[in-house]
Amino acid sequence: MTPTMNNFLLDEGAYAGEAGHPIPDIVIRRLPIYLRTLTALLEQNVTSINSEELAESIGVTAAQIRRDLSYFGKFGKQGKGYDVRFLTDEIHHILQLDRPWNCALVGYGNLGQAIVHYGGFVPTSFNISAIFDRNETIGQLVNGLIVKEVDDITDTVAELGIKIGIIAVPPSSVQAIADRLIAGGVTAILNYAPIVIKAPAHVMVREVDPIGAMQSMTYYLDDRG
Amino acid sequence: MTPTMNNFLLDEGAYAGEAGHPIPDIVIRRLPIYLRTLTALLEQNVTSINSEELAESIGVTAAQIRRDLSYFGKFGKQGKGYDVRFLTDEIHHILQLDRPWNCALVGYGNLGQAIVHYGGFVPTSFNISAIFDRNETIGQLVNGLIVKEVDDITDTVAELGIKIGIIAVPPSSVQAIADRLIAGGVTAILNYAPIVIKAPAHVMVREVDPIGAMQSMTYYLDDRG
DNA sequence: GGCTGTGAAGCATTTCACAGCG
DNA sequence: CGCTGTGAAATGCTTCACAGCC
Repeated sequence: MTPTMNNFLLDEGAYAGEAGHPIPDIVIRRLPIYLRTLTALLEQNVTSINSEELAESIGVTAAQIRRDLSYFGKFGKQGKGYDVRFLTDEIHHILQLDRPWNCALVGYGNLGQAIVHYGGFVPTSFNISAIFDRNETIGQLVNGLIVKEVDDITDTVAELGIKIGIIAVPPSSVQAIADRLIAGGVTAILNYAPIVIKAPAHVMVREVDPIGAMQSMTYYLDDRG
Repeated sequence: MTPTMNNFLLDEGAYAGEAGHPIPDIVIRRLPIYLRTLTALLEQNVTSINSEELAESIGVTAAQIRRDLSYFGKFGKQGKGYDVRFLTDEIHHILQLDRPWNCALVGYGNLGQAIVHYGGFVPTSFNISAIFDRNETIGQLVNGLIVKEVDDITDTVAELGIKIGIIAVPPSSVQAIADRLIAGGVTAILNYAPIVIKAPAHVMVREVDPIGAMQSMTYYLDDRG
């Protein structure tokens, strides 16, 4: 990817898969959305769906869904559409979500606590298997894990073979935390702070940026209000 | 914008400004990032910067910064670069961040609490001026605000003239909450739930989707790990 | 007959490269 | 002389439209 493989707002770059043509990152980022809708359909016992109907529930065009999927193979049947269960499994597989992933959480303040207790992580493939913080919370028992100190990040992450780091610390410490995670072998970072992390090209960073989202929405708001 | 003016992952559409050519939404979404870097530079007492240096700190190309800014006017001086303070103020103005915005928060669980207590909102133009929830928390005093019940959303939002809603409730209630916010006059929604909200075209919706971000990063991870 | 998968066209965004101003 | 602002080129993404399979 481009310069530092950073912020998803900035890097729209593609990634050259092992073989074949490069798959646009924007396509990869849509797959989780497809997955969610498909999962919801499964729960409603919908077993089959065509691209038109799927597009309608997701809010994209049918052509886009077909094109997106075509990067990865042929998952539908002409005249029929897609088998919901099958397509769900295939996307899970493409995204490597058909296996568990251990994650390290750094920062156990309000945000970190919300992340740990957020139910949305549970039905997914992600386990928080190490928590780090400064101050009082160190030593505390959370979800069967003892909160460790920030100095242990590199060693612990390396020992546990953790590849995914979640950063929920104040902006000023973010880069230092990222450096430690990367030193321990982390190659994917979810960053909750409004800071652009500098990372080597093999490390993927995605930002969660609610304030930026709000700041960009006000552009569209009518003045009076 | 396209169909329902929804999810930022889906809608890359542009918005026709009052006059002139349409400004791509992706440009609008980069402005907050520029703003942050500029603010940090100000704090370091950097008073002037050229597009090359600015690009370096942000992680984009210099041409992109110049092009992005050119949609809104001419803010630099040839041979000199940009005055940091001036450019900061201009972008604030473009995004309408030079005035306060009242926001309604719906959902006061772990996530909602993290949002309220998140320091990052404070130095920005956003005030949470109404909080809604179900259950025990109703009536509780938070930051000088009494948590109201969800049934009050439409009326309260209309009374206070609130234009921005923040949704931090479980997925199953999201659409109903959005409908009430919109009925009360909200035209910008920040949605923390992994659900695509259906909203009329004049309502802007942005998603905060950490799980989606993680699920799309695993695509790039090496298998062994 | 209906719907997928996909060339080819159409748009949108980024980057190049340089005229021209401070 | 350096750097902005911007036409024009290049690249990337989405949509059209239809051949061909089920």
